[in-house]
Amino acid sequence: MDGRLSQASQDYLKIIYKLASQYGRATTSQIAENLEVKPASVTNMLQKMAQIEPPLVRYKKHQGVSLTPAGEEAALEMLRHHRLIELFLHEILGYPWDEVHEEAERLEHVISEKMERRMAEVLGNPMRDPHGQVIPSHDLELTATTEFPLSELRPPQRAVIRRVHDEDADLLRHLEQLGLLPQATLTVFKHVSFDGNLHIKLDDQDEPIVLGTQITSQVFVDFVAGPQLP
Amino acid sequence: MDGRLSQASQDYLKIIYKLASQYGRATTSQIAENLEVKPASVTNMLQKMAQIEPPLVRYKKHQGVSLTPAGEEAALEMLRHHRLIELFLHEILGYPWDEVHEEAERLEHVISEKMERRMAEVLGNPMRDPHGQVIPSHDLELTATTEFPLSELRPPQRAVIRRVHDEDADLLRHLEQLGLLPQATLTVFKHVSFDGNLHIKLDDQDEPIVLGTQITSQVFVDFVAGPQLP
DNA sequence: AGTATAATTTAGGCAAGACTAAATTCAATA
DNA sequence: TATTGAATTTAGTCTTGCCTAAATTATACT
Repeated sequence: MDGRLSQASQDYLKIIYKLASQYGRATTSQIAENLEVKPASVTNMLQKMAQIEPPLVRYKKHQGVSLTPAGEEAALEMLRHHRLIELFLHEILGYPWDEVHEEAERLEHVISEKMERRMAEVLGNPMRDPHGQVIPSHDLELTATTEFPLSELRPPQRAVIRRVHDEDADLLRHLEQLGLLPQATLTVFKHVSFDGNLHIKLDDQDEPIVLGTQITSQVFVDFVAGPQLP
Repeated sequence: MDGRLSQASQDYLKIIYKLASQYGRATTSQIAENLEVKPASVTNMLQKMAQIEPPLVRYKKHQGVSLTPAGEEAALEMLRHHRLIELFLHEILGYPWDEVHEEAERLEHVISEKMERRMAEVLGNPMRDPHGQVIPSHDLELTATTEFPLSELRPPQRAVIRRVHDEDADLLRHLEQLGLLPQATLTVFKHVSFDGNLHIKLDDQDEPIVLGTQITSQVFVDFVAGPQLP
């Protein structure tokens, strides 16, 4: 109740949220690796986060942690901040999409609720960040999505890119060069089962391109109805 | 050389810069009062700041401190950040000018040089913040100004408002309501020596207004040539 | 079941930056 | 010059969040 959470606990909450939504819970060593601190430090911090009022995590020795409602709310708040800031940096300040993450990582901890709201308004209350990640709403609801990895498509399926993996700047630069951006629509016309390569054509490009699984597993799509009009 | 300065030392540098440009040096208790910490904590911090490499301050017991070149550079960097952010919040995010200070106070410590540069570009490399304070240039030069307190004007002098005191939100709201904003031009038509009140008329308003010294001492102006054209 | 190995926790420390209480120094005045 | 009060500094603590080393628990394999 004494105001803000420390930046350290916010960072823990973010990672725990991510790990828990992926694996159901987060282990000490996963957290340690992600935050680049030693496991002993994590244990220590988790114990504190479980004991404050209200508790941010549920912690039992040797069983990993999960977020309490209070912890999840704080995590979603950070997620909203982070993604709004990324979009703001991209749209308003002209940052390339592979450079927004680092800046957002620092800003997310210090912006006020007022600034969050002002940014959202200037951006037209956006639903997704530059990488297509869904932005939690003002009241911290995270709308469910249906997208799946591009690697699961087979000819002659058509799809629209919704979202790309956002934590690898090299990948992002590469995707941009290829034109694999959110909103782009494409047709798969060949699948090579040996290596999993996909041959695709983007609607707004003439030349087809060949994608390995390093890429197709990091790009997430939805089906789109009907063939491309000629 | 290990990267950034701590937020705490940046805060100390800011205050020392301000006090030193006003009084030539900064005393322990002045700093303590401004930062709302105890004098003992200040002594402690000053000793550290004088001992690191490169030293940020010159410190000798019982004699107050002044900034070294390294300290002054860091202070000006903060000043540039702060004022650019204030202007950005006002111009781009629509903050009222009495609400920018607090947000800037937190953001100034975390923005990158890249973000500083992008904000400056979006704003057209501005010279002054919303309160009229000069923004240090990219290479941290602070251009000298000639403005003086409005309270020193006498009828029938004319002047343009350059800058207002920026640390009192109530004052700022009041000034805005009166129309006493940077760029506004005015004519003084009466001075009351008893209480120092000034009767002025703003060029773009019909009604004259009467200002006490609480206000006229906080508004800074330059002379402007020639009478207002009717 | 019993043991090696990996993961986790405990215990004890450290640095930053705040605090309080006590000691010291400065400055002003009798 | 001696005194007194204010300012400053010293000394010792506290909290946060990290660390290393050692102890413990869990897991997995024979």
